Parts: sequence; C-alpha cells; structure tokens
Amino acid sequence: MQETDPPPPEGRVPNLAFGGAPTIRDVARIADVSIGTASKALNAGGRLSQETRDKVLRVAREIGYRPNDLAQSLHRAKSRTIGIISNDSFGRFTFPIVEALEERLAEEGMAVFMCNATDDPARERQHLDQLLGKRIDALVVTARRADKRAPIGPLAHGLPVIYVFSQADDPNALSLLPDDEGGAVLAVAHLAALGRKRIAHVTGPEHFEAVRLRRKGYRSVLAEAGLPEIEGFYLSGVWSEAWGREAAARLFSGPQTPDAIFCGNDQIARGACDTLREIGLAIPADVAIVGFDNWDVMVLAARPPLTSIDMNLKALGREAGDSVLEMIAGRKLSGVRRRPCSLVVRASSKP
Amino acid sequence: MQETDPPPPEGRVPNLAFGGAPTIRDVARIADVSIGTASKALNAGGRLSQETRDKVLRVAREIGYRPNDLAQSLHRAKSRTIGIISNDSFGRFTFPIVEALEERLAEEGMAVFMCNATDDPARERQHLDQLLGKRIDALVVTARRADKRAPIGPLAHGLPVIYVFSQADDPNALSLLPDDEGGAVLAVAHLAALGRKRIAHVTGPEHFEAVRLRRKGYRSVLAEAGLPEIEGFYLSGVWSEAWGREAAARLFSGPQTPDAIFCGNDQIARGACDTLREIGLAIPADVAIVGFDNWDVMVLAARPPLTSIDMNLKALGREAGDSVLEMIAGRKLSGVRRRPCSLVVRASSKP
DNA sequence: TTGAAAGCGCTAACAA
DNA sequence: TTGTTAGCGCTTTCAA
Repeated sequence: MQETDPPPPEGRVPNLAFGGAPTIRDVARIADVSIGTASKALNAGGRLSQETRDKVLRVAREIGYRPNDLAQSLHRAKSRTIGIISNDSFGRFTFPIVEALEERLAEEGMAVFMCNATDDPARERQHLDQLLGKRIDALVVTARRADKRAPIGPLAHGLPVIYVFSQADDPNALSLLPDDEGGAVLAVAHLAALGRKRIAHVTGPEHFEAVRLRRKGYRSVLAEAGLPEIEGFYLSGVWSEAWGREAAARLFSGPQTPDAIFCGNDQIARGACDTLREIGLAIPADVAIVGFDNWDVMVLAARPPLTSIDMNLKALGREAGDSVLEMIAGRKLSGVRRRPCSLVVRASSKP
Repeated sequence: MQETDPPPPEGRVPNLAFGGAPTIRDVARIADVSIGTASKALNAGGRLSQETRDKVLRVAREIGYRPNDLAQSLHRAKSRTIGIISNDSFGRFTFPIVEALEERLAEEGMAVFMCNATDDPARERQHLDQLLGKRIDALVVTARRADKRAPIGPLAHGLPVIYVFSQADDPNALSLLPDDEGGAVLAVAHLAALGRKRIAHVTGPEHFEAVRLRRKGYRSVLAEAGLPEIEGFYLSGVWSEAWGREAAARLFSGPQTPDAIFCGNDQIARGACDTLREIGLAIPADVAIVGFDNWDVMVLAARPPLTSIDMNLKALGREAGDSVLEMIAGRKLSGVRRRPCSLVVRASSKP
C-alpha cells in the first residue's frame, strides 16, 4: 500500500505506524523543539513563549497531527470510551435511547462501542470480555426485555454499569426505565376526562412487567374515578395489529361495549381502529382510542391518527448519558429510576 | 471509590490504573517469572516449559487478568477497531446493516465505534476527528440517502473507507448497495408471470436514486414482456401509507384500471391495499400487489399480507464486514457493488 | 522558557 | 528455557 501512495507533501517521511499518522515526535522534529515542549504547546498548558507555541501549532496543523487517543488513554488510565451491550438488536426501542446516549457522550468527547448480543449469553460474555480489554470507563446494558435480567458479570472491579430500558436483579445497579404505570395513568385519565365511562384495556403478554404495570395504572384511574371494571374489558394477548383487531371484535360482541379503549401499544390500537371502522363505529365519537409508544409510523398512518403515550426514550438515553458521566466521575448511583411518559393527543381521542 | 471498595482477595494490591485492572506485571510478579516469560505464556508463543506456562495461565485466570488492548494496539499499530458514521440515526435501513457488520467483525475480535451524525456535516466532521484519534483501522459510512454524497474527509492517509447503503462521489471509494433495479425486475416479472397485463407503479420521490432505478427495472420488464406503459400508471409521491391510499384511489378513477400494482415501498403498498379493500376489490384476485423493503411490521399487518422485495440488508452488512477485513488486510477495493434483492411471495400476489 | 527522561501496559528481539 | 530491554505515542515531573 505504502508504495502505491503518492509521497507525503514536502518530502517528509512520516512514521509507518497507524497508516503513517504523524506523531508528536514528528511535530517536535519539524518544529525543531523537544517533545516536551511540543506537548506543552499542544495541550495549551505550562509557560511557553508565544512564538514557540505558534510554531508548534502551525506545524501540527500542516502535517495533520492528531494525538493518538490510544497512547493518551494508556497514560491517563482512562479510555474515554464506554460500551453498550444491547439485547434488542438495537431495535425500535433501543435505538432512540442509544442515539441520545451517544449524542450526550460525544459532547464530552467520549466514544461508544456498540455490541449486540441478541439475548445470547455466550455472545454477551464475549462482548463483555472484549470491552473489558478495551478498558471502557463504563458499561450500559440495554434491552427490550419482558422482565428483570440476571446481572451482567463478572466485571472489572468498580466498573460503572447502567441498565437502561432494562433491569437487573442487583440492588447495587442503576436502572433507568420509563414509568409505565404513570403512562397508563395519563392515558386513562385522559379518556376519563373526556367523559368516557366504559374504558377497556387491550394489551400484550402478561409476562412483560410493562403490561402488569400499565394495567395497574389503568385500574388505579378507574378506581379513583369511580368507574367500573367491567367483565371482559381487560384483554391480554400479543403485541400485534392482528390481536388488536381480534380483541376489538371481541369487545363489541359482548353484552357490554366500551366507549373507550386504552391499548398496550400502537399496533394493537391501530388494529382496533380498523375493526371499529369496519363495524361502522366512529372514532372518537363512539369509541375513543389511546395507544402506547407513540411510534410515528403507526400513529400517523392509523385512521384516524392515534393519541398515544410517548415514553420519551431520547430523554431516557440522555439521562443515561448524564448518569454514565456522573458515575465515571466517581459518584455511586443505584436503584431503579422511572422517568415520566407524556400524552400526545391526536384525532383518535380529540374531544 | 477505591476506599469504599472491599480489599481485593488474598491481600494483593493491584495497580490503581484502569480501575485496578491487573497488568501483565502483576501476573509475572505473582507467578514469579519475568514479564517476558509471562507474555510468552499468555500469547501461546515461543518455547517455554509446560510447567511455567501453566503456572502463568493459572495466575492470570485467578487474578482476572485481561490484556489491555490499548497497550496492545499501541504496540501493534493496529487498533482492531473500526468506526461507523451513520446519517440515518441508525434507522430502519441502517440497523440491520450495522448489526450484521458488527457481528461479522466481532467474529474477528474487532470492535465497532458507532457515531450518528444525522446529516449534520459539523457533527460528521467532529466524529471523524474523534475516530481518527482512536486510530480506527477502517471507516464505514452509512445512510439512507436520496443520492450520492460528498466523500467524507479529509481522512488519514490510507484509511480504508466503505460506503454502505450510501454512495460517494469518489471513484476510489467502495460502495455497497442493494440492486434496486434488479429488485424491481423481480417484482414486476413476478406480476407478469401471474398473467397481469396492466401493471401500475406507485412509488416515492424521484430525487431518490432508488426510485429512478426501480422505475427503470419496472419499465424494462414491461418492454420485454410486451406490456404497455399505460398513461397515468406511473405515480411518484412520498413514502407513506397516505400516499399509497391516495394513489390507489387515483388509479381506479381513471379510464383504465390496473390489475397489478408494484409499489415503491411497503407503506405505499399497504395504503393501496386499504383503498382497494374499501373500493371492494379483491386482492390478489382483482389486483395483485407487490411492495418493497419486506418490512415485517408492514407486510405482516397488511391485509392481505404483502408480497415484497427484500433488500437483504443483513447480507449487505455482512459483506461490508468482509470488505472491511479485506481492505484492512491491504487489498484495495473500489467501485459500486450492487447486491441482489429477493422476492418474498405472500397472499397479496399468490397465484 | 526549554529539554530530558520516566512511565502507562504490552510485545518482540536479543541476551543469558 | 527464561530474563532483559527497547519502544509503541503520549504526558508530566524535574532539571537545565
């Protein structure tokens, strides 16, 4: 490779290491100062004549010098790098989180190694090992999981670990999660405020903690508003449109029919809408609908567009970034933190 | 932090660097050999007595020694790390690619830095700079882009760069893309083989190269099959269900009506299905539909489930991984490579 | 104000 | 078979 490349400008012969990236030694040699002086100039520290400083900086710019973070890290015993292990294949939920987290850390000059383990413990183990080798400063574990997971490990002594959108069976760990129960409360309270009296809840599989929490929120609002929990108005199934369609059909074939449905996700909500329209019921006039996730592709394409609960995953990711930085700075954080959801009102529940 | 942690087992005092991670020096000291010997034992090289080798390995395991990749990289002048810059916010298309790429590289013990630039040149520049500092061995640029992008740069001398699902105005670069034209040919040929004679094409905005290529494929099949290009049967709009619904309505209000529609993506296809069903047309009996992307959420929820073209993005990502490895090994690769799509037949076009 | 040198953790060439 | 040492690129202390 080196042979076929054109010679570097000005006849200088850079180091061959790392694709010929110039080192501080090169800078020092060309600027005709010592390495120590060059370092001082480049790091804007210490006492140095303006002249020397300028000369060094000019040379550095000219030859395209970029300090080698590997060497810096080695010296500082900090890699300024973190690892993320995902078990969701970086899916729909993990993405916004990771994106915001990466953005937050990039602001501080930290970089992110991303690893996908897809729920395979062996791969998780292998990735973790690799990350430890890279001497990451912190580890973030994320996943779309039904329930608590086994804590990751064993890890380096004192390595900060944060579980986001995921929760570990470890009292010393920090978990960041959306407040599913609060989100459900927002949704159902909204429907109740609309004057709806017969509110049904169609949701996903109960082995998801989120399903249980949202149901809890649903029930608490009913109780508080003095609304009845009607037999057959709670339906647990799967996270699909097909289930939403089926569940809606079931609801409207019973002795009592709802005037509002709170759905466990947007796909279910959209399915429900389709069935209602086919039955000839008007949304929201006859039945108001609220979904969960605020997934643009679903809520906007549904007819009518869906009111939904937004889990504010980007905010969650950003906060995870903040926590990572705090923990790297030495603070010990632990416990489960649940962050508020928000209600986004659209036509499916417009008053 | 160090004070509050329990003392390490067996009263040993590990180094304080990198959170107290043991070094090869620790291993050597405890195993009572020289550092060189320890290194030889750990790297399974050189001549060494089995006894010494075993002793070193045992100690290493006991104290949880993991070589410091930073130091290794510094020495080897190879970071065994690559960077990915995405401009798609790691969206629906980028994800499977990145996932497969990461998986492929992880097999070779390489790690991946992920950076999201969301089409902001300043952030892209900043990320690139950071990655160069990390001395990545190669760079992958990915995006959901309408058209060719400006080549990334300036970069380190000789750094391999690969554009995936993205294309740069740089003849020396390697681009990996799905074969949009070929995918369209698959779709339309399938419809023609079903005996359909009046095939329409509803698609996205023409400033997407993919739209132009797919139209080209569509036309070539029509020409080859001796089918007419009927006035008003090509409709370019946006990538949404709403446009699919509208376009279908338009198609069926004209003087001539199609017996098949090839859609530029699955959302358009799904929208078209909805309109057809409302008009009272049977799919595929009256009108056969084929989508593009094979996006599970769409194709499975549509009624009927959609036949679609799969861009095989995971394969693309894996191949990108292979290319990265080749280029790191020194091979120069360049040019635009388009990889085949495949046809996935479902009810919307079942014979 | 500038230079010299030690050391971060590791590998590899050479010496013993 | 094992030990010693130089050096990867950088920062930092100490000396000049």
